[in-house]
Amino acid sequence: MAKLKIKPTEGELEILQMLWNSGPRSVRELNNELNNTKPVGYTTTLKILQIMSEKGLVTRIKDGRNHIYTAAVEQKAAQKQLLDKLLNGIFGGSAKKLVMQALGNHTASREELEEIKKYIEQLEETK
Amino acid sequence: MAKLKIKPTEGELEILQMLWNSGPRSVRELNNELNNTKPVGYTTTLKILQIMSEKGLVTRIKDGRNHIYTAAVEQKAAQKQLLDKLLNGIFGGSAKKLVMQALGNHTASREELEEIKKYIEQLEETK
DNA sequence: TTAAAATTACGAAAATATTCGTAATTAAAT
DNA sequence: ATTTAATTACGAATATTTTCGTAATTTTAA
Repeated sequence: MAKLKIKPTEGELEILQMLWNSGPRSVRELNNELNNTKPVGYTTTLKILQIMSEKGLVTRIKDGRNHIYTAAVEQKAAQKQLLDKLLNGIFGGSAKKLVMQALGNHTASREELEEIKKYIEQLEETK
Repeated sequence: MAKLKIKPTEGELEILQMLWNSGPRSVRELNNELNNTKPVGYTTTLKILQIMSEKGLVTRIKDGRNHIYTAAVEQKAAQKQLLDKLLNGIFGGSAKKLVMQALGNHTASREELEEIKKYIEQLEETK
């Protein structure tokens, strides 16, 4: 996967998310999935994919008359970039504030909290 | 402060950040501060502030011939909203993944890591 | 009181993102 | 081969955001 500025728009990110979660798909499949949550025309989805292709966010191969699209950027790289932006933007660069706010929303289970604690201890060792 | 959908644009967020950090300011002051990092015309800044005012993101009062702008949304509310969006978007709703990724970027000091651990322990008690 | 300087208001141009209609192409069905 | 159905390509309309020029207003200075 190429290294590039990953700056997907709202709509592009929605599609990337689907590609990461469920693997390469045709325009038809992606459009159907999008329509589970909101009405969007087929050619709209197609157009966005064509633009993403130009930007290098996805690649595509022919399969019969279809094009099968694949994410061309790694989810982790996108996560890092968007997280950094949020961190340096509204959280003033404080990972602590961001983390506490994230955990405070009570979306992590006890098991997950334990894992995070262990991870922190690991980090402390290597510092 | 009113409760509203906080969906600032990139430029609006930049200004909110300054208002949160340094308190109410005039257009001139905000524009000067913006120009520390990038060139932007005075009327551009003014226009964005006027739009923000219409949206309810800021309030303003007259002071001589100036308008003094104040953030009308709380930083924490904006943080929560943007964090939730990132969490449910690219992190699939997993606070654990987000937190680990944030900490993995090595932007937290040992002391901060300790504080986070204590915070997690608090959370575990109340679960 | 008039002139000068600074600020705000207004509107519109430029840039970006989203949407989709229609034409062209391709593959499948008859 | 011809028709039909589906997909892709293209271009344009719409919406949003960013930008700033110019006019109107307001304050300050002379």
